[in-house]
Amino acid sequence: MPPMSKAYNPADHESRIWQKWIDANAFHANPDRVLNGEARPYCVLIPPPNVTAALHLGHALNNSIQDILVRAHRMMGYETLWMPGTDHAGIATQTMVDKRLKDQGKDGIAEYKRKELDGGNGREEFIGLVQDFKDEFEARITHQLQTMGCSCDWDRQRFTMDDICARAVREAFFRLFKDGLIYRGKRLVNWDPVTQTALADDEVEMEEVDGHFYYLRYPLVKEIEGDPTIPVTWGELATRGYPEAETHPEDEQAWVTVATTRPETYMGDTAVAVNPKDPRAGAVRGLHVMLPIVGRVIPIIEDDYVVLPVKYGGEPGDAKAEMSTGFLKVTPAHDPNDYMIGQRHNLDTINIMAPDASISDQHGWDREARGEDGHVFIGKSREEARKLVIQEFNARSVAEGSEGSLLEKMVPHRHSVGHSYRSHVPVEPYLSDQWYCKVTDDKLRGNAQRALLPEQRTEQSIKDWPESRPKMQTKGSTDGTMTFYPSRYAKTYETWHDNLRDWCISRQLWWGHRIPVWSNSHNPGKALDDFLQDWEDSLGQAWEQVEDSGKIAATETLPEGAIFVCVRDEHDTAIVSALENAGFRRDPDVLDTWFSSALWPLSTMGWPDASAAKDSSGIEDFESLLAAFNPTSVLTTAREIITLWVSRMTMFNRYFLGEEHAGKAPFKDVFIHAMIQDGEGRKMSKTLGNGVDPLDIIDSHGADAMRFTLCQMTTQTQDVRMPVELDESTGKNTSPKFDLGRNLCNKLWNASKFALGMFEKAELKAGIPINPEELSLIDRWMLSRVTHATNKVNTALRNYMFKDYADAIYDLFWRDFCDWYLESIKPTIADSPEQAAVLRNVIDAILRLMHPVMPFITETLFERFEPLPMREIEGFSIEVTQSNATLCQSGWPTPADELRDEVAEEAYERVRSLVTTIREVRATAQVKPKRQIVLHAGGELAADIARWSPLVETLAGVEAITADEPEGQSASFTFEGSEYRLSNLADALDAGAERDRLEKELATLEKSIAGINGRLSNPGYVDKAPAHLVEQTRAQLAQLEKDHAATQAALEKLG
RNA sequence: GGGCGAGUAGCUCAGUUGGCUAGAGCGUUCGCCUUACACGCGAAAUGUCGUGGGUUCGAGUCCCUCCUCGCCUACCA
Repeated sequence: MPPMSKAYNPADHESRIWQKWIDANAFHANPDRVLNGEARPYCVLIPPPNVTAALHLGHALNNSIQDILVRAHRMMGYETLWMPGTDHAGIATQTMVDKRLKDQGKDGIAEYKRKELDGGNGREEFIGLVQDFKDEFEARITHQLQTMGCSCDWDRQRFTMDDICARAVREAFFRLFKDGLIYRGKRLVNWDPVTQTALADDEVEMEEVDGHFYYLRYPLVKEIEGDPTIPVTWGELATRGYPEAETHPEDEQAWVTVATTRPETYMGDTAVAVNPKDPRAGAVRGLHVMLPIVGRVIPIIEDDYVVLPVKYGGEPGDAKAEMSTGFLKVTPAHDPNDYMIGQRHNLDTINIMAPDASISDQHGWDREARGEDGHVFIGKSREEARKLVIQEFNARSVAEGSEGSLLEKMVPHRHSVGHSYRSHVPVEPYLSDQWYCKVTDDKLRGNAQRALLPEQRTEQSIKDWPESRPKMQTKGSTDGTMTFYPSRYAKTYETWHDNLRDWCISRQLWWGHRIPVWSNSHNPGKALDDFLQDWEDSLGQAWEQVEDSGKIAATETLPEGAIFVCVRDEHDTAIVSALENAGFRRDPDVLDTWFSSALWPLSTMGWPDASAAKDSSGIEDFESLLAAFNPTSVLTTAREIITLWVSRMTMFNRYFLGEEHAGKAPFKDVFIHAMIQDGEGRKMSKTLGNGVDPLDIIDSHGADAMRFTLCQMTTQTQDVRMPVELDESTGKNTSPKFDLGRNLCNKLWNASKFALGMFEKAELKAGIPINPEELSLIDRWMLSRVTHATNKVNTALRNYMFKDYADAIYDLFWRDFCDWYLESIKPTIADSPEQAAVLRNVIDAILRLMHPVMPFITETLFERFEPLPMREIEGFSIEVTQSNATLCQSGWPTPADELRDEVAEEAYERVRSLVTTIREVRATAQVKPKRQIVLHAGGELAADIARWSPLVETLAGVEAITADEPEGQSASFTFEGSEYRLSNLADALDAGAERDRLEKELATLEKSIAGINGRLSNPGYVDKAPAHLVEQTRAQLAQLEKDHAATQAALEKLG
């Protein structure tokens, strides 16, 4: 092997080591070993990254964490599967490709939509482009993960739209459809007018927006002799008992004022509502209002949904009561609450917008509803229409000649508005037909709730969703097995389900899993029976027969008599062509991306047809995967995914794997990691330019350094901050935090180099096992520290405490091993084969403990150490789990508890304390580092020091230890309550500095003594505190007083 | 409005069930190229633990009040 470089240079090793792992097939999981009982399973599913962009630092953190868990368990002997893959990310990817085309000066998807409308295959062509885009980014993401060292089972990599995943989607859709858990509904959806698709509730982001309350006046009218437009005057209102009507001119037309933030929807109003308890309600009962400009007359209705204004009994402090007028404009087609009012009162629903949210008379707002003057708004965008409505209202008054404008006032108002998480424009509540998944059904939502560990559930939730079959009674129950880390996220999960609404799963996109439903709804002229007859004729089989065979399922829910047919098998061309021959058409929409993501634990494992998955992938053991690895061990993900993804995977896994009872949750644990923010606590984002690219960090610091730093930052809080700096030399963002990891790697490299150098002097030999009790103090101490650290590491990993893991190995390696052990053994190791054996064993254990987080450097070093003979130390041996050819397949340290040596730790603690004290004296007395000094120690210490002397001499720069009194000048220090002296510190000592040092020490001691005295003189403490604590305090006081006396004596001697 | 998290050294963060003089890394100061490492070694300085109360012999830790920041969630009258 070539000599080791002076500093660790990651780029020299990382790609070679990666290739070594791949060649060794080290990351391949063998499910049959699990099924045969040879090994316990450990499985992690990667949260599939979107193929829309390269991975960012958050991904780096998430995947580092997963790799740490996976590598540790692989070394521990678990059969370990980390399943990689990517997500097709419907809207996001389609938008990216559209944008790319436009950036190239083309028309984007619009061009392909035209082609499709003209009978061409625009849809297919566009999907081809998206496919290319996906291939590009999938390759990039894969490369990034591999560069980071992620030990995924790369042969099994999946994509949410590949054949195997597609089969799962098809089957899942079919079963839910057949079971009545997927249905078609016409209702207001969250509509993204830019991408022109429906969105699920959780794809809508609330953003604060500066808007206004607009107060609009609607003139009151009534019907006389068939003319519904006769003005109602204030005088008439006064007669009817309308409060304060008399404050207006008697003969002028009266109005009601509505408050709105969205005046542009007023053309779609179909009523004005008032609370029946409102004192004005009776006066306006039976009256109508006439919508200005469009001239349409709409009724005034009464509904107690309307909030009373404070003036008329509304709750002061309630924002709505404060702002409202008591009259509510009702626009059922453009507001969810109004839609419900509309349903209650049988109101018309007038949609005034095109799918791009421009005002249109082609989608429900016809000429009749529009009136003569409404045309001015047509074609305007939402924003333009708002301005125009306000302008028009402002320019007019209720009736010609009356005072004041139709726009009574405008009040600035900041409120949050739903925006598309993809296009970032406000979503439009839009009436349309969509497919819904009935997640509120107990079989889905209820079982998701019941999946939680009972200790993490709230009482209310257990009451609302009791365990279907309490474990005590039924063995088969799989409730209560999923645990969140940190536990507080269980609450987020529960609350999400509490407020759940049915999930809109159709998207008006091209990139995605196309909905496998054919219908005749586009052809209402043809009778249903004729459709069915044609279909039977074409297929040559009776409908009932095919349905009973499970190949199709159908619903007939709509009043129009349309029938929706779901075809189970994508390859069932006979059925499909029969449907199409009969005049059925396939639904043009695709499924929400999360529908396929929700199936990830199933689809990646070959569900529903593992033998088909085997055939299409060529992976022989596909059929064993599901049984071996579902449920998986842990899902590692970010906060915002709890709702979007965790819940849905849980619902689907339990539903589809259920038989008599609900199936198992897809994972035992869910770990939610912190979110990385920049130094100012902001999200990292492209627009802010504060993002850090993991590959840049790997270039500058190495993959291990990045991984260690991220691991070390991963505390149990919800955010962590990473100060971002621009590296002037490269023009790239970086962070000084990563120096921590780089420095650690370099230290590890050099300590290893040093150890290897020692092994050239001290011969390593195999031999009979060493009894640790016969080892020297420092060796026993080091073995004890390794044992201690191993326990800490195991506990930390078990509880997903990644910072604790990082700190444990850092302290073990740097503080214990480098600072003390290596320094201590320098003078003795050359002559002690036993000590050399200990060093060999200890460094081996350290490399293993560090490997999960720093795989490249530890594997590189392992290559150098592995060939060296390793003499066994009793209780310290490591069982190889797969092969010693690579560290990552080798074993994990399992030191016996007996190696925890309290006596050695205590004794060495005294050595360290003495050494530190002497170093302090040296530093304050400005002793040159190379100068060897003399320690004068008699009495009790002398005996101990005799045993420790090589340690003290080496570590404290002492050339001799003597019981004699110093002859010339000397400095004094106190140790364990006695005074000792150091001499030969310098050619001439500075007595003043010596006095200062002693006086300062005296002051510190006095302060401590005063504090402890105070505590002991408090009778409450002595009486009530535990006896051992009081005893401890007394001992401490005694020690301090001895120290004080000794220091005092030294000071007096100084004269 | 509801929920959650954070506020500890100049910066980034630890601090498990209350109990030795509140810790680490970075940064700062001083001294060192001590035969692995200057990406290093030795030493030092730096804290009213957000505010104000309470419980307790004892509070960074438990309870209450308030302030600041962040996230999630519900509100587009």
